[in-house]
Amino acid sequence: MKYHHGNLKEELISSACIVCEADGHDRMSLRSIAKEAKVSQTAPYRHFKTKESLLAEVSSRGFIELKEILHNANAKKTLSTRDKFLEMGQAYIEFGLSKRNTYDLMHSSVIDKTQFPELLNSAVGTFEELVYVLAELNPGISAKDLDIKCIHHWALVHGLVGLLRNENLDVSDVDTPAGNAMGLVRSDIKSFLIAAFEL
Amino acid sequence: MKYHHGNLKEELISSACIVCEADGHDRMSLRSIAKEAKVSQTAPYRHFKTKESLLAEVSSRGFIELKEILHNANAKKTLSTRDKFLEMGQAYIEFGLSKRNTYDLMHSSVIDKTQFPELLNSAVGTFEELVYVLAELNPGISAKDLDIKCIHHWALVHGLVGLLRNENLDVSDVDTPAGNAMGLVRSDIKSFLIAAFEL
DNA sequence: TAATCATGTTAACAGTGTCAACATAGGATG
DNA sequence: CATCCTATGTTGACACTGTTAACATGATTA
Repeated sequence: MKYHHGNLKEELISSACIVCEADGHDRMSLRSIAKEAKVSQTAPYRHFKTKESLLAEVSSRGFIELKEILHNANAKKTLSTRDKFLEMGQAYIEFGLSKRNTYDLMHSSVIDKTQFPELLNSAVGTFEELVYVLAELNPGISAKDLDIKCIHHWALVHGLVGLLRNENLDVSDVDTPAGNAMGLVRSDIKSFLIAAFEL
Repeated sequence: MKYHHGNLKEELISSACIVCEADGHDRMSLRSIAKEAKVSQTAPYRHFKTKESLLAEVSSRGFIELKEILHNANAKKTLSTRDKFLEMGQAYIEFGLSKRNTYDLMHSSVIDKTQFPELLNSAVGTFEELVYVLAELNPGISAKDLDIKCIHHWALVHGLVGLLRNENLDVSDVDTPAGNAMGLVRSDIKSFLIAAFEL
């Protein structure tokens, strides 16, 4: 029985990532993940000043993972630029839908991102991945127009994730315009993106 | 000193609306709003089965207010259909930015909307307001295409709210592509909408 | 070897949502 | 009018939360 754990910080983070995605960040307790690491309930405070700072770490890893996913989609060399872009869009949305709770945390206001520079870097880095494709897709575009185009496209996929995730409207058995439309879009995300982006 | 309050349910709801917007739904405690109503900490349980159901009420009122705002924008008879649509877009975004925490709650997953039919109705009603303008703006469009167009536009403004609200990227003193673009868009939302919607 | 310091533990605090048991007021019924 | 019922309030308690203070241990370093 060793008094010192040896790798507690890393174990707490990865454990928090799992619990966050499983239960949602608001249902995650510091005590429970400390218990899971077979460590006293206050041990995490040797590595994280607050619960928020542990969540910041989880959020940061989410952004890094998302960036990698986007990067991989953009790195499929057999595809045209247009198709790589579509691939990225779909990958983004699927991340948002599958890693639902993590995505939630990443865009949650429980973390004051200005206090966690590392997290801020991760978030900005994700955005840059989008800049690269769009620049390739729109040769000769001005920097300003490129930036605005990025916002436009990011907002669209980000917003779509929000709507699709929201179970108020995508229930297909509710016969509302909204419900129907959500079902349509979800069943064929790529077609939606092609139409929306006019590609 | 009356034992019975007389109007407790309504007072709890409106108080919750205020506290929610001021502090965020996750920082709002049932006990604190009970105290504010000068009532014991368990009194709310005579009117709401859980804290979640009180929040559902708050969320529902948010959707109703948003629907009214959109309706008012659409009812400005001196404007062209195009301008009414733009007005709605801007009104939506401004609601999302000014009623930040309420907007958060409305799209939060802490409330299982399938368990609150009234809330679901409010949310769907908001969507329908968008259907009306877009139908007017695109005469002769098929029902299916109309629905998909609605998703497209709703996703865009919803996503934009999410990005603009997120303080990781809109800080103008951070000299990143994302930060710059956010500043540009925020300073002139309508121009952004015109470009994005190709109007 | 001795001292320092990072990392662990235990005990405690105030605050949370929620439930069970009890109290009261006001309206319905005889 | 008297009585009962039910809606609405209160008190007390439970298990849980984040967080701090005080103490214990073990590895590194002088």
